Amino acid sequence: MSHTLADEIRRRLGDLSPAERKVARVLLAGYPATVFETVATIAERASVSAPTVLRCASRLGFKGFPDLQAALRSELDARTASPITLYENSGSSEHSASARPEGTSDARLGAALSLVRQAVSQTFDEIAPHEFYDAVNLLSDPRRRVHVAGGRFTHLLAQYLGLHLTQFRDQVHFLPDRDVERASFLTQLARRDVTVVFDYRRYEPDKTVMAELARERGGKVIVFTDPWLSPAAAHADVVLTTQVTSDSPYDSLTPALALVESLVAAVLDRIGDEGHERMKMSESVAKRTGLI
Amino acid sequence: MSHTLADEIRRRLGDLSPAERKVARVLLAGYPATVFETVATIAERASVSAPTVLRCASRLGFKGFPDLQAALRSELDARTASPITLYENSGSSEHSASARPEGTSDARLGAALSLVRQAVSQTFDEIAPHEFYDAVNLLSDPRRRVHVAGGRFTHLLAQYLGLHLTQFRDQVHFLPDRDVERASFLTQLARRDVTVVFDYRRYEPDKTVMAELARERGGKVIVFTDPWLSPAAAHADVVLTTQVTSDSPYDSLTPALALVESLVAAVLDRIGDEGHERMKMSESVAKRTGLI
DNA sequence: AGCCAAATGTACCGTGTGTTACGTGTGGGA
DNA sequence: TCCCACACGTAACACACGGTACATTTGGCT
Repeated sequence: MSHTLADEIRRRLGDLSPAERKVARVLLAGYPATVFETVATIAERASVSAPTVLRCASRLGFKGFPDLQAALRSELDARTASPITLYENSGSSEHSASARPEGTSDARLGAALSLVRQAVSQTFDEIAPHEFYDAVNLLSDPRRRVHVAGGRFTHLLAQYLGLHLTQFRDQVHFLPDRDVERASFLTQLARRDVTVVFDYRRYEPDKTVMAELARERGGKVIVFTDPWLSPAAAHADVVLTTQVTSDSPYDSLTPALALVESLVAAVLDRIGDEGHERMKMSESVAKRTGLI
Repeated sequence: MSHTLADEIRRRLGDLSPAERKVARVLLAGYPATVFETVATIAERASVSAPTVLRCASRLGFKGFPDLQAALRSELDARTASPITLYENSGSSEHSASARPEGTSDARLGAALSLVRQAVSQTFDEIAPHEFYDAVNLLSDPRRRVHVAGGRFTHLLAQYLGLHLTQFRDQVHFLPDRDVERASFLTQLARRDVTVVFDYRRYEPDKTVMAELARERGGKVIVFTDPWLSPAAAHADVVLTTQVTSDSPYDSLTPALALVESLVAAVLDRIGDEGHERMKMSESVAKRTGLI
């Protein structure tokens, strides 16, 4: 691996014929944008004929020109990382040291901090305001029942969201843990309901089914997912994407939590006084039952 | 003129129809590579028809789909930057309020973002490295059983920590929900055990009791709490304080989660190869039981 | 319920694409 | 001088691409 397409072109520049070399220079000069131009355009820029561009591509070892473009595309996105492979890549370098000097944990915290800050910032920057406010509106509508569901780790986010919503609105339901209960839960999805699904890789098929089902029943669907988009996103009315980068093999849910908290805050804001009433009420109930 | 094509798409996401929005999301998810795919391919990825992709492009103000691609191309070579720097520009260091001119819709998110960033930073800055490191050591010790417990909201953090630890070490136990089980849980606390308690205001008396009990039995106690310090902190060997400021009536647990994730990462790092073994094993078990 | 408008998919078309086959030119070796 | 291999351009082609007109469905409103 290791080599980028540009490096590869530079390396094999010597094997090319003069006219082909002109093509390669044009490609490198405008890298990576030029690669996505049409063959004819590139040919014109390099002052050669179209077939020369083709020959250049094939001599570089590509099946055709689209093949070369595809190679660059897949180089541009950095996906395909399962927790295991991440672990194997990262851990190898400085592993053996057993007794860590004091500074190390400090360094770890510092590195983690900047990663988290970056991830949270990017997440919030990339949230389309419209999506966020659609979600707020849906969750603020008292006539809609709310269902929340999450996966292996993310069910905790679902519960967190649900717990907060419960504080100031009715009809918040959690996806049960056990299969039998889940079935009856899913049959109860109705029109006007809004379903919130957390689905991060590895995506869980039942989340997609759930979203699809909720949609078919005429309900609205909100999906929290990572930048690679859960398949459930296909059936969603609102998709909220959060970054997951971290310095460990596991995805970070911190940006997701931050977004959930903002969502809760916005919903509370939106519901306003009614919500306040309910908060007070639930507090007094809690006091009388001695739960506080 | 908004700055990058991605920003422009996000901004106008609201003007798009649902199916068109799916297209936009696919474009953003694989940005910038996906934009150079063919219309048909993108349509398939977004689970819509090709014309929808076309309509999406034209509604975004482009003359045709090639026009959109051309726009991205000229954006790519405008900045000599690599695709990665396209992201990093968006939200790195100084993010004071004026960075987002978008108006009311963004105001909430913008404000929330800077609050969160502030809170996370302060939290990490104020963590004493040796406390963190002590916690890592305690949780990395395979001879110690680990017990986790949390409150009304924070039990989710406890579970999150526990779930992760379970991935690469044995003997992780969760404080049960029901009272009777709790009793027996508490009686089982033994020497050498380490108990992790999350206690944020309003502090819950049983958490303090639990910490005290664990200490008496000769175990170690780690307490996560807010800056006003839970009474349980009095019986703790390690106290990890996290900020809770937010723009809603509720405390934010985002900094706490970020710290938990860092802790998990550090423990995993510390345990090293053994943990790696266990991760692989648990993956294979999960596969065989069809849980993935 | 029933209508209307927007949204979306289906079927089809023209065109520009990448590609191939072939012809022309050029340089080096007897 | 002839020859031949190689480099390159020209021309023609198949096809898949983006684009459009129209049918169908959806969803909101009265």
